Amino acid sequence: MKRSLADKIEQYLKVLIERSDDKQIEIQRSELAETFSCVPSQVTYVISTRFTEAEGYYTESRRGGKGFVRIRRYHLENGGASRKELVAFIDELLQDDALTTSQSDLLKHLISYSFKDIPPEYRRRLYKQFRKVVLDYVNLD
Amino acid sequence: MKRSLADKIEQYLKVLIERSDDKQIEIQRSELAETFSCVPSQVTYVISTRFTEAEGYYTESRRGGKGFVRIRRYHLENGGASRKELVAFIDELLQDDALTTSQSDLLKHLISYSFKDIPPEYRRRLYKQFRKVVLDYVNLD
DNA sequence: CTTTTCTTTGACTATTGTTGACTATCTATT
DNA sequence: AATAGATAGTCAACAATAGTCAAAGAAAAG
Repeated sequence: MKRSLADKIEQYLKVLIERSDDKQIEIQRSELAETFSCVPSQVTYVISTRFTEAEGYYTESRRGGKGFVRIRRYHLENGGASRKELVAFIDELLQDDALTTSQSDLLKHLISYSFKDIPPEYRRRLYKQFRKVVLDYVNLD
Repeated sequence: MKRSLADKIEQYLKVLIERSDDKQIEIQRSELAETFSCVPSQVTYVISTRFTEAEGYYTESRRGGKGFVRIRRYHLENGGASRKELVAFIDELLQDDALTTSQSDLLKHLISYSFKDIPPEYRRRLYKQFRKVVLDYVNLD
């Protein structure tokens, strides 16, 4: 299998991301270009073609002295993440006395009104994440 | 993560502010410049780019003998677009007995861990929205 | 072989950070 | 009140990054 330079850079970055604690890395564009003996814009090319949101990554950057490019991987989840399910889950926790009424009320309020102007795919992710974080919270003791 | 001098000064000041009783500090520009071995105008640069009103800070200063720069953190009416500010806001509500400890703990947990995988522009929106929704919730009675 | 798509490169642009010379304002002293 | 000294602010030049875009080259598809 013949791999292009772009492929190699992509691989390199993905390994770094997977090995990181928080699935996130920060690189310096010109430094990476140096490592692969290519022009800096090649790095930009790789990042913009292979680390797109559709592929489960998002990036941030800063120019100027000590500038950087940060790449973060998130998990694309397709499992049932809806408001309804999340509310039902919270009710379960309430039944189990894992949450108080005042907590579950607040939670439901948040769930119902906080995600209004967030695009659906992110909203699903938030429902999912909320579930995970709440569960994590009640298991803290 | 490599941090620029400006980043370090910003961090330093923010720690001082958060540790202060009244979320407010007074510094001497040239003294701080001395601490970081840089020119005084670097301090001005940091303050004007990272302690803006948009970011939730007010600054005042006085020239001449015993001059100073005062930086004060406040809470944005429709801002609060950062985790830190939102957590501070929750703490305020706790102080005012608008929220119970169990509620604020849960909230802070949610705020800290739920938005990790959301792109920054939506994350900011979520922080703002969260603030609004929590405020709305405590005003329900 | 031709066309299309992907890769590589480099010139130019945009943004952020650092420095220093010059200016403005305040306090203390005369 | 005038003046000197001590601060802080402004601004423009320069440095250090990253981004854009289009052209040229390479690889894949037809």
